[in-house]
Amino acid sequence: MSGTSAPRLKDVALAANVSMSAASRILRGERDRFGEETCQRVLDAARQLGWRRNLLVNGMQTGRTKMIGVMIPPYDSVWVDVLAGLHIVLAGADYLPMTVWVGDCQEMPHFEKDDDQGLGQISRLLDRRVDGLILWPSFAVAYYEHFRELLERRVPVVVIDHEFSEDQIADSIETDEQRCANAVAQHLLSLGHKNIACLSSRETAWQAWAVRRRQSFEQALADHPDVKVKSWRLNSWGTDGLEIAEEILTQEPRPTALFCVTDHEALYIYEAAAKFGLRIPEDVSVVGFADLDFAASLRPPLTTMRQRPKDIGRRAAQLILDRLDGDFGDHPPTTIRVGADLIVRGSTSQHS
Amino acid sequence: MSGTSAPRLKDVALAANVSMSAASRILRGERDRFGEETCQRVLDAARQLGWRRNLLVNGMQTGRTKMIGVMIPPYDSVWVDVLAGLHIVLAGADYLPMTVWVGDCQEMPHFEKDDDQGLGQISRLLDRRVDGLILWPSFAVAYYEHFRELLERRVPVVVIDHEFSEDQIADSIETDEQRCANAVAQHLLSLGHKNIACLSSRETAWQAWAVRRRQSFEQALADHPDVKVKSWRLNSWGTDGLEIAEEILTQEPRPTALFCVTDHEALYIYEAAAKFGLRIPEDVSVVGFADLDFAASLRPPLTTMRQRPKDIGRRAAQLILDRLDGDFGDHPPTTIRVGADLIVRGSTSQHS
DNA sequence: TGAAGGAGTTCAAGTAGTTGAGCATTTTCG
DNA sequence: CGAAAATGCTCAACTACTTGAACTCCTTCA
Repeated sequence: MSGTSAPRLKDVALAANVSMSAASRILRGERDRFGEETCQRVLDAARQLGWRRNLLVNGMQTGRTKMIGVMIPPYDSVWVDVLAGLHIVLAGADYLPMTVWVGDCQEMPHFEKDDDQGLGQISRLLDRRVDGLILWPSFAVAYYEHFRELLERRVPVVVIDHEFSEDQIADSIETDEQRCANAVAQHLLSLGHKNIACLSSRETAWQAWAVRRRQSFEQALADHPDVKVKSWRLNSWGTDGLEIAEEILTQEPRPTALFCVTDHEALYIYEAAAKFGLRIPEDVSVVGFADLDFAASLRPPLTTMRQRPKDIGRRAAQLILDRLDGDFGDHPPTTIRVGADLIVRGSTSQHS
Repeated sequence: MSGTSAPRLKDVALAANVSMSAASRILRGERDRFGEETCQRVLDAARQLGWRRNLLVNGMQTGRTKMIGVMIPPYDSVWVDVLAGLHIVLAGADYLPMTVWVGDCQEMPHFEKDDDQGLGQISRLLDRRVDGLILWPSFAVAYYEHFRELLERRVPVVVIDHEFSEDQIADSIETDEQRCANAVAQHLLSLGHKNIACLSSRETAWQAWAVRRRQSFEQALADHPDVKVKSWRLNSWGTDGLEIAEEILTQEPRPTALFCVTDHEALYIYEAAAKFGLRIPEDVSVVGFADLDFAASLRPPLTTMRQRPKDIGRRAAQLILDRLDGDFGDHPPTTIRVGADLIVRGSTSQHS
């Protein structure tokens, strides 16, 4: 506990009896310019003192900190996978993500008024001079101006699951809602269902994907005049899931199939069905979305769209790295839409 | 897209027609030393240019980067909460966590041989000069030496859910396994169960808590000679959950109650029970651990110990901050044990 | 013998600020 | 009226390194 702080290059140079510049050069690999014996001396001294390069200094000098800011909501297991994907690619390129959370992390409802907090978090990241930014924010318009400023300063921005209300100013990556909705619709149609319900989530600003998912689903069935679709959604606090599930299951006539915009909502249906003694899938087929960690373990196991969150993370990271490498130069903003896979399990069956 | 990089203090000073030192002092709040008009000029210039303080420089000069390294495994929803807890406290003190993951994030089995990778990740954090380190690692002995070096350099280390094999050299925070095991045991005893099984997880080095949890449970029942306890555990790849669950449920006589060291294992029991037509809790009571996001939604809802991951995160962060503030000075390493709450739901009942 | 060339190493000026000490003015007070 | 004190601001050194340019030897060759 003597309080010896981290060794400096100066110490190494002194120990090896060379100038700082020599030490610096040798430790950075510019070895052929120096005598073999000198190199050995410096390397040994560095090892013995436990010297480590200081990326802060590097960051200051080159303007590259090798850190990517990441802003996400504290949400379900999907986000863990997105982060994992990001991390793999970034770490592979010797970058590190700096993750901040929006929302007070305690109370989801607070999200709505967190525009300022979100900007505050971005500031924290920028103060640390991150090289790029990956965001899944509750996008107030205030953000856009920030984006522009960042892009002007050549700090690339990638947004996940966000639809730009004005013209697209940053790269974007999202689940291909249309293709997913089609897949679900196709599945249910092929099973002969004609009376279908859709249970959406809280459709708040920070859950804009819920809206898109529901609408895509409605649209996918719009061409089939013989199929009836009715949508429902949770209240803005997300507290009435069970009630709505019960309401859906007591409709006359009762829908024979149900699409839930996430597996979370499917849970309510399972619960309500159990309460009414309805059997899944015999009485009602249920399709979820996301394939959250519990989906396969439900009784019956839930048919659901498995997103590719790791893939989303990986590609978001790659998008940023490409921009940073300049491979991407000044290309206009791209949108990448990532597919998802329909995992058919026991919760859907032929309509008898 | 003009490529104007971030404005420097020099620019602000120039615009306000003062020296850099004046600008620096005014922007850092040392305002009373300067004329009101000068302050205004500097503040205006800074705002107009969009100047932001550069924490890299601050970090270099003061040796404090206001970043805390966090190393965690890519695991279940519990970790999201731990991170959230960490984040709340750290952000509140103007710190930011830098999170890295151990393991290749794809294949959990890889963990075992990741000692090197873990050290590599720590290096990444140290290269960025984090002020402190919070770890849930797969602790090879190699780490210990690293710790010592860090502590010597006054970089505080806090470990989560780790039992030191040598003497405790860093602060530690963990779930109070003994109290939890007692609570579960007490619950099952009070329901009249006398033949109890315990299903542990993969008991690998990086899941040392599983061992402690199982042992604590066995111990909690050791004083009751009329109660029979038998333990089982998954193989080291964690692939035989269902088989073992089936094995347990076909014992003669069949245990009337089952404690699973996490809710994940409870899922196997549910599945096996469904297969054999056994009813929960009438034929067998089941207790889980962790209260993962799906626990309440199972049929029947799972009785489980709800950990306080957010609390663990919060306290780990506070521990680090205390050390950094010197409030903690050179106190010897502490261990904080965090309790958990028994959530009694429908999966346990009186033994008839 | 002197110039050219190369190997090995160092100088000094950056990077973006911070900060203790000090220097002009102006004001206050004896 | 002159000295001390207060006000307002700047100098220069420091943080930990990097890097283009230059400098010192020593060898080689004309």
